[in-house]
Amino acid sequence: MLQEKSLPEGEDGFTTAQTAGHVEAAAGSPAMGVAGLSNSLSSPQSQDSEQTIENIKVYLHEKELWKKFHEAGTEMIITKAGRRMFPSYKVKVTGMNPKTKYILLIDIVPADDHRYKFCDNKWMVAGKAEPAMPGRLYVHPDSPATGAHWMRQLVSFQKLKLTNNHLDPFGHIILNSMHKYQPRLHIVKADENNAFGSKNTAFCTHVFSETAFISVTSYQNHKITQLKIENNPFAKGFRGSDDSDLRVARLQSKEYPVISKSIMRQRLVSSHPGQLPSKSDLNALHSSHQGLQHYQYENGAHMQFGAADAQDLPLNSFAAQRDSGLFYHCLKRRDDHYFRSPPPYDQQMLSPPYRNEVAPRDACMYSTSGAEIAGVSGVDDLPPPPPPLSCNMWTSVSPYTSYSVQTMETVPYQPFPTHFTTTTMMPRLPTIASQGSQPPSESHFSVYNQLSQSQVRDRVPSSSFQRERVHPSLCERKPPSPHINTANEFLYSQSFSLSRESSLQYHSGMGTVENWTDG
DNA sequence: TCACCTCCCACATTTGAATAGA
DNA sequence: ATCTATTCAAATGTGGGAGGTG
Repeated sequence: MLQEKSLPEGEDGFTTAQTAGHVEAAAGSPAMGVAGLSNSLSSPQSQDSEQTIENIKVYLHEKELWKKFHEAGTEMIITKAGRRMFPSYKVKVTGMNPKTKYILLIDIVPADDHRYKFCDNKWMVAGKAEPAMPGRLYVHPDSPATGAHWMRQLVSFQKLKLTNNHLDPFGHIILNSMHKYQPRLHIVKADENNAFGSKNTAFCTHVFSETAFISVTSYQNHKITQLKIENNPFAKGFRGSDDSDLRVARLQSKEYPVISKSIMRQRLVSSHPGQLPSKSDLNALHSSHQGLQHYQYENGAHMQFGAADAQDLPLNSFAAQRDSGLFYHCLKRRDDHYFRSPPPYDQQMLSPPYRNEVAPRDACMYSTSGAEIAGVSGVDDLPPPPPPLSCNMWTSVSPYTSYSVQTMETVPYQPFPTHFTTTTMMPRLPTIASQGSQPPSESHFSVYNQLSQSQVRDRVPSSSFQRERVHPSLCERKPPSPHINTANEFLYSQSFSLSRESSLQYHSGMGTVENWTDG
């Protein structure tokens, strides 16, 4: 159970991402047109219910904290073993049908095709991005659950972990360091009566621009470091032992980041060997710190999405273009035997080494790997899927439309435009053309449960664990709890997978597009 | 030389089992 | 016997920093 135990008082602490036609700018965010987010489609299902998926509202918890980070240029540590996000992604959901089942999941998509570097206290473009990692989804471990369940409490994705290990066996979301990413929340209607995967299946996507971040292996911006130390309970050990330095820092927090004692010690010892830092030293340190950055907010980002026909979707974002695994849901009936299936579910989930594990209810990951994903026809080597296979397009929503592909060396960090939401039905697509040559990934469609580090370490020789990359096949996956099994099986049975979106569609939405190749 | 990454560390919180008390 | 509160240790999550790598 990852949900928070208490609901927040009121909704003050939340940023709202609303469904079609109700998109609002986040309070405090620069004015912008979150344009084109509306989706006038109404699901046939929804006509039977007053609470349609379009009515779902999502509020970002700890909006103010996210904004603090966002304004400084959020960085998220990624490690080989996986690192949690902080602030963690928590939302309050309203407007669901209490009896309908929903699946909540998160993906993290590239924001642009840049690699960044932190130079002169600013994030600058440092070149072209690395090829996208295999797309993975973090499905909330409670999924699927009723609307009443989701609305009862905060929905927390705090156990989501980020890694830079391309062969990550834990199911963590794989990212490239020094790249910019945007998390997205998807809510999929999963009512059994709704025949998920049918043309009636509805879902919506919620994006909070303030949750965008740059992935790093160590913090670059001292202000971010201090915000983490200040706000993350686990980092309390890096706070000053008394309140004085924090208090001093807080007094100046508008202009100067908080300097922890450890940092102060480190800096002052080098400049004043043998001397204890004085208060004036501290103040001088604060005064001389130049960690603050001023980012330009881009207004007028233009969003268009949510068309009934996926082929009409204007894929006007870089993320939409390059997001290798996240734009199509290829849905099939369980008994579609010709489905280009991933390894059988029982092979994935019940390989001998971990059959005996009693899995806590934990998050599961879905690895999506581009063109070769179930039923998605790659342009080069894959035959078109048989007609009964329905490949549905994941709504191509993206907050990154304001990014043009730039090659200049001095592109400032640009926070995303404010959050937006889209809802749509999952349209059917006969085939999906894949763009570029995505290198084969570790699996067609892998279902992971997150394993703790120790769990894997226990099963993998420590030497290999510590010194070598652990191949997924060597790493046991514990069987999911019955509840997770249900979710997994549900998703799996419905071929809930994602794939590359069509470059043509992207091109149709953008005036100028660089060909994106992963090579 | 430099930017970036990996590993290990100390310190803190979180979690869950064991125990005590009502 | 059951429930609740408390205690404690293990697991887990942090950023820092030394050293490695390309």
